[in-house]
Amino acid sequence: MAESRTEFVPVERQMEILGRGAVDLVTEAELTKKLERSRETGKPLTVKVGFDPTAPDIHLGHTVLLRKMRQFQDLGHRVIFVIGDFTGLIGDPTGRSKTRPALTPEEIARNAETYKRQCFKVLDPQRTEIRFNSEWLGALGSEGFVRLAARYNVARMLERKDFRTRFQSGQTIAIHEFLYPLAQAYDSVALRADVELGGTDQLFNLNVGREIMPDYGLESQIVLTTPLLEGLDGSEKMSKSLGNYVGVEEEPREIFGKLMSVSDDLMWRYYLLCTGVSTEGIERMKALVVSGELHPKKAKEGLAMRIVADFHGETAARTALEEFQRIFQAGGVPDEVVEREIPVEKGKVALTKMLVALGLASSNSEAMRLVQQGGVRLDDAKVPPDTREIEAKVGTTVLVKVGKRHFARARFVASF
RNA sequence: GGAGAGGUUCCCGAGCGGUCAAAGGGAGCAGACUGUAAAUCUGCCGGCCUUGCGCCUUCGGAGGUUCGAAUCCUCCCCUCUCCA
Repeated sequence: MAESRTEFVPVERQMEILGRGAVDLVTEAELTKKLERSRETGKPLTVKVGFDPTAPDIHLGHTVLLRKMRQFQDLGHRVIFVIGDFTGLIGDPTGRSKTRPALTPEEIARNAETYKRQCFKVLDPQRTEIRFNSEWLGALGSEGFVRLAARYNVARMLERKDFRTRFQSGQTIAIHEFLYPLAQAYDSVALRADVELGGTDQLFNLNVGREIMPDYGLESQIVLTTPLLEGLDGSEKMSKSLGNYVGVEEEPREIFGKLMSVSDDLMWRYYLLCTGVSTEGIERMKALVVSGELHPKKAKEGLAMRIVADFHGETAARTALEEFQRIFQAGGVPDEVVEREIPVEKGKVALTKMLVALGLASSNSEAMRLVQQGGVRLDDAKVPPDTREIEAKVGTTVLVKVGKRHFARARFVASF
């Protein structure tokens, strides 16, 4: 993207790219002004984004924000990736389950490494600056914190929706929870941020930064938020704890398969937020699907391919597509199947025990149910519902399939 | 400090002395169908086995009452509401 240096991309075009998919932009006029100035002076904008050091498992939901960061990078701006090691030490106060054990410096360092590895699947490593906010927040001291706290007031804090609802319903709000947005705001002061990005749930915190900066003699930062991506189920937001996520480090075939399980409706949302396909391009595809010229499944495969390619490269994406087609359209077998040894007694093997041993069922009861429901196949032959044990010859193997997508190979060995 | 409400299986949420492994929904799994791990429909959804209407473990914790308790009593822990 040689031509996309700040000096060369017209402000109007930059606004168009940066505004795509954004939820809040405070304010559009100010961003335009900053972009114009940066273009005139040749000085890139400083874009700051904060990350909590406690959850280094990056999933597709996070990449919406990372992609936005990447867009700034591609336009020649300076992106600072702030790891909230200091704010992390305070601990995220929202969860009321017990105080979180403070992370050790080693853990933070390790998490930071994981972050780097995962984020650079989207970000440009050459143009990403990584900073830890303990650097300036630690130096602030208690006096500095008091001064910082004096910049804001309780009424303003209570404007934040979750604080307000908790306050009104009589739920506890610990004092230090108020420090969280302030500390984050101070990050912007310390880094002299021009723009801060975040998920739309961060809007309040980002705006605190905006309000505090003039008190420190700085121009207010621009606040730009990205939407929260819906998870695979299409209703809840994507999160690890809900299990409806696609991790960036997952196997290509897993990512591919998970994306294929997304509903046709949700597919367009993912196209918009997780790929570089233009809004017009998406609209065109939608129209083709409606008119019957493009099969929705093809469109979904395209989506899955793009995303796998982003994280694992083109080759992996093609392999994943081929494997998916082989398994689900032709009833084939994946390239790699786990193999375990199963002891044989008197020429026989208890079917339920084998399924558990192969990791295809979590208990004998579950294995029993699977058999009864006709969900088990041995070497592609359906197992009759009342089967208890199977004949097995030591030295042979059998391919066990449960449902459409769970495979394992049993290698029969003599029981000692 | 005072007065109330509540803690149920992965989640939400019924049950309020036996017929409760516990309604309903969600998630998950399987089957059918298909265009895919979409949608829809059906079934399953604590564990164990000698698969019986069997046994064991579950309804915040510990005791108790009872032939029998998720359901009643006592104490304790935790959450929430209102008053001060």
